[in-house]
Amino acid sequence: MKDSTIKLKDQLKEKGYKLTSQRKVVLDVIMDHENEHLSTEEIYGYVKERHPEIGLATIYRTLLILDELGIVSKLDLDEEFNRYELNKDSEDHRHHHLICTKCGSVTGVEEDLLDPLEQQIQKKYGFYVNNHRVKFYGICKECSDNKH
Amino acid sequence: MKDSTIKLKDQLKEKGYKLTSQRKVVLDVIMDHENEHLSTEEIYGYVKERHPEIGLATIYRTLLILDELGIVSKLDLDEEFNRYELNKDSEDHRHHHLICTKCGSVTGVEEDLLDPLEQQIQKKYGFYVNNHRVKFYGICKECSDNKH
DNA sequence: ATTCATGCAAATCGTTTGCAACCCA
DNA sequence: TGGGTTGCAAACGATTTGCATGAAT
Repeated sequence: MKDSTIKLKDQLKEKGYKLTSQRKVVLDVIMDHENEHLSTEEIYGYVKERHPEIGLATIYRTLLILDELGIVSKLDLDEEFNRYELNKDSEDHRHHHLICTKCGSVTGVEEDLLDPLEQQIQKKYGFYVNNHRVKFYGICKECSDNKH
Repeated sequence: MKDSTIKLKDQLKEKGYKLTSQRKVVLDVIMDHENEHLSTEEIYGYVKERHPEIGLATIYRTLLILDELGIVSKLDLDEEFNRYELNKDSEDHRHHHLICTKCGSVTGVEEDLLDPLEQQIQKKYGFYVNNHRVKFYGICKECSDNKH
């Protein structure tokens, strides 16, 4: 059993969940497509290649659990459906997305310079920030290079 | 005809749209509930008080146009439906939202300290940022005051 | 008069849920 | 064995769309 599966099994057990072959495959697919921000439907497609009998509902249920366990995060990229990304242990809440309004590409970014802003918000509004979600809209490098 | 309606009429005409009583009422309702982040369904409710025959589809169609005209912005506050807020002329970069994870309140915030971050992103990734959307999650003042 | 907008109901579409059969622990 | 899990289909809920009627320019 691969490391990631063992870890998954432990995390599932903590919450009283079981390790099933479907859950294994879903996580494997997401890991094999890191940084791709797969949608539920896309995950379903890839999982079906390795486990053809799986139902869409199982994908939804599994993603809900993986999110609950903190293994993946649901992204909300202004589409009519959701996408998911693998959480890296190293990142806390310092991960933003660059969304190109021309080609639609989505890139993850590690910078985090929000601390001063959060301190200011806390001082001025008495609002204690413990997480944030930031999307930048603009034109990506490829699109501005290709515009001739 | 009130100022806001005249302005609406002009903006509609520019795009070949007509000024209808329904569109007037929708905008009036949103203006009367500034800072409340009304959902489509809530807007429907308020509009119906003043214009009982209106259909939900008209609300959806009107909000689409008001958004296109830049009069309102669709918000995405992690709910299964959308909310809208009135755009203030003074702000171009949209403001940020503080979302309390305890009571669910949503507050608009005007600070904008993202310029240095955006410059860094531009330099490092060649991505030209022209807008952003930021949500801060945490505990609002009321909730932390009331926790005893 | 022309063109666009409305109201209604039906249609979409992503997601959820009920349930009998099934499988992991 | 027993309780969580699955696949399937039906149910949901927000939003969209087709169409005949109605209103604005």
